[in-house]
Amino acid sequence: MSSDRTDVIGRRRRATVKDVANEAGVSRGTVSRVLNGQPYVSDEAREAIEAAIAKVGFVPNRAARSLVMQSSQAIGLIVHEPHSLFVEDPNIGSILLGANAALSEADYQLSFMIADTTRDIERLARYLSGGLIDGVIIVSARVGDPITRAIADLGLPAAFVGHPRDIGDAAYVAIDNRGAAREITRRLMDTGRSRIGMIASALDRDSGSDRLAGFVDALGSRFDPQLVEPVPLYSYSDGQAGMRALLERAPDIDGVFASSDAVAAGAMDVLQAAGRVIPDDVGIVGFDDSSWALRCDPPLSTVHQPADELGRAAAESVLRQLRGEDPGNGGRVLDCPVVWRDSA
Amino acid sequence: MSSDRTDVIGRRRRATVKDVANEAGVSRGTVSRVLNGQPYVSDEAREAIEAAIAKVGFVPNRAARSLVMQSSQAIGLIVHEPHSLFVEDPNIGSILLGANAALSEADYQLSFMIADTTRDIERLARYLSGGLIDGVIIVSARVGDPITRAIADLGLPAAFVGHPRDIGDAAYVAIDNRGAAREITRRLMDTGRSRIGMIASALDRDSGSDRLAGFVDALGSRFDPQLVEPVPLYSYSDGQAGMRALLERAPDIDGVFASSDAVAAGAMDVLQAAGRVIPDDVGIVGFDDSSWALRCDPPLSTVHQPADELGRAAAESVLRQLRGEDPGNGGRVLDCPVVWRDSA
DNA sequence: TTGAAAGCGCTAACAA
DNA sequence: TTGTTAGCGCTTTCAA
Repeated sequence: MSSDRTDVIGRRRRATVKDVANEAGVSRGTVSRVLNGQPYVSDEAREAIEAAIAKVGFVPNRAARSLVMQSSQAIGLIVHEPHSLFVEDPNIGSILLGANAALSEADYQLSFMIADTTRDIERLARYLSGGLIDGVIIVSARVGDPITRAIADLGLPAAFVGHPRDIGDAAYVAIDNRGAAREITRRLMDTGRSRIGMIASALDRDSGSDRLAGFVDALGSRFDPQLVEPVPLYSYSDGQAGMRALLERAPDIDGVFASSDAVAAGAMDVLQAAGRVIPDDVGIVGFDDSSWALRCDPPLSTVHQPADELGRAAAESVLRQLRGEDPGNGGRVLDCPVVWRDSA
Repeated sequence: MSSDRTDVIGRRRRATVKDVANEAGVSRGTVSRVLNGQPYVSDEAREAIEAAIAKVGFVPNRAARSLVMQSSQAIGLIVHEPHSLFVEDPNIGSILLGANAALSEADYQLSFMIADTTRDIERLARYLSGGLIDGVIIVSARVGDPITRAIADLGLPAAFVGHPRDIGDAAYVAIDNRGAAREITRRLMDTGRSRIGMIASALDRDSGSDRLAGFVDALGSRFDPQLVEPVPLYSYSDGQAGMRALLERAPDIDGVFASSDAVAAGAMDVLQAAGRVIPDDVGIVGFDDSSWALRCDPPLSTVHQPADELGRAAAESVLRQLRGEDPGNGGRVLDCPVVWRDSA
């Protein structure tokens, strides 16, 4: 029955509303009222309570609050991506920052979780079901992704960044990969290139297959399947490999659409090593407008992805769903302008 | 008093232990026992409960569990870094992955949080105090960082990645920036360079000032302050700027230690644009062994940072503290080998 | 304007 | 081996 707040081993126990109430000489209910900024608290009471809070160093226990409120003021951002890809992806950082900014403004905590292994996915699913997260933003989900299923089962407010085909009518924010690919390919044509190829990454993802579709759209009847080289990832080394294959198959190639800036950088290095000068002999364009683009020599023409806006918009969607202002379905497509530099 | 689990608007309420108990015809205590794998449960009871759990789709509420257990099985990884830097940092992703792997194995959830603005810091401090996080890993803290203070005040189990001078005897995992800088500088000397300069980033951080210290160590009496150019960040553009300044001040420079690979890449481009051939005219080395290093032409000699190991070791430290196996003080320094390629 | 009391979903001590 | 009960720290009726 000790009234000082130390535990068995003499460590200071954390203060609770009860301690504050005792200290201020009021009831817990009143303390709770000032904590939540509710009306009907006298000035004296409020002042006494505020002083008591400062004195005992009270910080509300969120688990307790979450339990009673059935909400946690935290939303998760899930990246489902095996190891290496996550580290290399030029967009994830910006998406994260954009989402964080929006949530921060609404006083929500962003909790970022990576699903790397199968075990991660299970633990994550349990975690999400646990009520410690009010909603989720899902980045880079694939078709058939177990995370997607888990979230649907839970009925958690969610927004996808990107648009895998099997998310039903869930909310999503995406860019128009197909349209942008079409546009940039067209400008490649307009500058007089006649043998235009593509290094096409990640055809198992919506982003990858959409970019290819846009490429095909633009070329129309001039499309030659011989000039597209599929590669697994949006990586520099896949860019090198893809370009080598293309060069061998079509030495007269004079334009290439690389499905990412990293791929373009790899392709460019191979091209230059083979003695081609860019953009004179061959024009090359990328996708992402990441730091790779400016590192290239000549700097890369590419498609700008508003990655931070994607994160922000997804966060806002979840927030609206939480407020009940949004049924949480339907998508939003963000503009992504082509930026012309010197590589084509 | 309705016994079906639907709320006022007909939405399905989440099942609780009580629902499971009713369904299985046992008490909540028994359900709790099987949930936590405790002994003294009959096979019949266990089977009935497992069936009931599956039937009603029960998932434990973690807020409730956290409340009573005073722990949440989640640990936070905090990155305190303004915007742009976070996105560009080549190590953070790997640190995150390493930490996640270690925590995942121990069935802990990693929750990653960025502190970007002052407001973020406040919200974060409140969040951490809330009992939803059992411990933290802090990445890229600076001296005098308010986050550091908040954590110390809270007495949360913590481990730092890196070693700001003011963390007292808190646990940390770091690399020997000074030793590695010394070593790589020495090899630059051994290959016969006589006018060796340094582009020194982030002197306000331990990593930056330690690298400079190592550089000075190695050069000894041959150190010439005229040949070090301080720049704010570990970035490509600061590498360019730094190199330009150095070149102007000392056109006869024949060796440069860039404090990161990105800096080295910028420096290399400036050097080559000025007609210097690498490594013949000037040798250059970097730090990080990031993707920049291989993209340079010639590929960059650099210091390999075991970033994922840093994350893993920090996570393990926090886990040990949580188990009471470790007082949570003292540091661990990881090896970071020099990797020699062709730039020096 | 305030206090008392019930209860969020769970675990753990105690009895049976 | 099991059920009962008392909380964990908070919010929120309901009365006063």
